[in-house]
Amino acid sequence: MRADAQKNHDKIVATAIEVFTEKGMDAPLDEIATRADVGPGTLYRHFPTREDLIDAVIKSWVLQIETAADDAVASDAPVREVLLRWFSAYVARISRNKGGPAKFTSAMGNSHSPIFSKCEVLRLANERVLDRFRHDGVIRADVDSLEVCRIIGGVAVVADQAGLDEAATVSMLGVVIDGLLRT
Amino acid sequence: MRADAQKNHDKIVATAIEVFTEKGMDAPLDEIATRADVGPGTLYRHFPTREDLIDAVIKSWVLQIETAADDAVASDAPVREVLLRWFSAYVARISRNKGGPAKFTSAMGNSHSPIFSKCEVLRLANERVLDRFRHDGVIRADVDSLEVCRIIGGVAVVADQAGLDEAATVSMLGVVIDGLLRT
DNA sequence: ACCTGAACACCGTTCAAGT
DNA sequence: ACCTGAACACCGTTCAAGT
Repeated sequence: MRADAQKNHDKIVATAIEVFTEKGMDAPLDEIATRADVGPGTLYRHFPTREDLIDAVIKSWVLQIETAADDAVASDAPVREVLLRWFSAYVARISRNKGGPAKFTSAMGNSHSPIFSKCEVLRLANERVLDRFRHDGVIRADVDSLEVCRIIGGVAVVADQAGLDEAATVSMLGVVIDGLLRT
Repeated sequence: MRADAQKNHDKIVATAIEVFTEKGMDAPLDEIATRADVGPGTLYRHFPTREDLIDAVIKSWVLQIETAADDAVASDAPVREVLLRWFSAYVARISRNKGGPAKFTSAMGNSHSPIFSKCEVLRLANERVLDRFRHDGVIRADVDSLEVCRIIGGVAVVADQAGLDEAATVSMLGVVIDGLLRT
C-alpha cells in the first residue's frame, strides 16, 4: 500500500472511532470523511461498506473481551455471580458505541458479514466461559454459545435502543442466567 | 374533519399497511404518499412523525393479542407449554412487519412515544398472563411485565434483524421461560 | 380548512478528471 | 495507484400557492 493511502486509511479509522463515540455507529459517513480531510470517494475506496469501516474500528478493542472471559474462567465465585459479571462485560463491550449491539448481534453467526470474524471472537470467548460451567454440569448443555450470544445480545439491543440504565440491564441478565442454570 | 381529509387519512393508512407489509416499518414514507395519490405534505399534515403513522396502522390489529392472552389464562396445559405458546404469539404479533419488534420494544414503557398506548395493550395482556402464574406461585414475583416485554422483545428484535427462523426463536424463548419459572 | 408539489436539506454513492 | 470533489439519487421536511 502506498504511503499516502496508508496515511488516509489510518486517519479515516481514527476519525471514525471519534465520530462513532460521539454519534454512534450509524453516524453519517460524510462527517467522518470531512473531519478526516478526505474526499468521500477516498472513504469508499478504503471501506466499500459501513460494516467494513466498523470492522476496522473495532479491531482495536474487541480482543479486550478475552480478559473478562479469563476472569470468568478463573473465578471461584458462585456461578450466578460469575455469569452476571461476564455477561455484563459482554454487554458493555458491544454497547461501547450506540448502535453497536444491533450491529454485532445481527451479524452474529452470519459468515458473510464483514464483521463476522470479530463476532467470532466474542462468541468463542463466550463459548470458553460456558464450557467451564457445562463441564461442571451447572448449566444446561442444549444451548450453544451462538444462541447465548443472541439472547444476551437481544438484551443489549433493547437496553441500547430504549436507553435503559445499568440496573435494568443487570436485572434482565439475571433472568436469562436463571434460564441457563440447571435446576 | 372534512370529508376529503377523512378520505385521505384513510387512504394513507390503508396504503401504509400495504407498504409496511411489503417493505417493513422503515419503508420510505415517500412511497406511501405516492401510492396513496397524495402529496408528501398531506401525509405530514395527518402524521407528523413516522410513529404517528405506525400508531394508526397497528390500531387495526394490536388488540388481537387479547385472544392469545385469553387462551393462555384459560388453558390448563403445563406452565412451560402455555408460556411458550403465549410468548410465541406475542413475538409473532410484534413481528408482523419487519422492523416492528424494534419499534414496539424501544417504545415500551416510554409514555412520550406516539405508540405508547399500543405498547400498553401488549404489556397489559402480558401482565394478565403473568398474573395468573404469579398467583399460582410458579413464576418468580420479582420481575414485572414491562421487563418481560423487554426481554421477549429483545429476542424478537434479534430474530427479526438476523432473519432467524421459528425454531431458533422458540429455542431462545425456552431459555427465558426457564429463567422465569421458580425452581 | 385542506391539498399540492416545488424546493431545500441531508446523506450515500459514483466517476471523470486530476496528481 | 490513489485522490478529489462535482454530480446524481434518494428521502425526509417545509411552505408558498392554490382550491
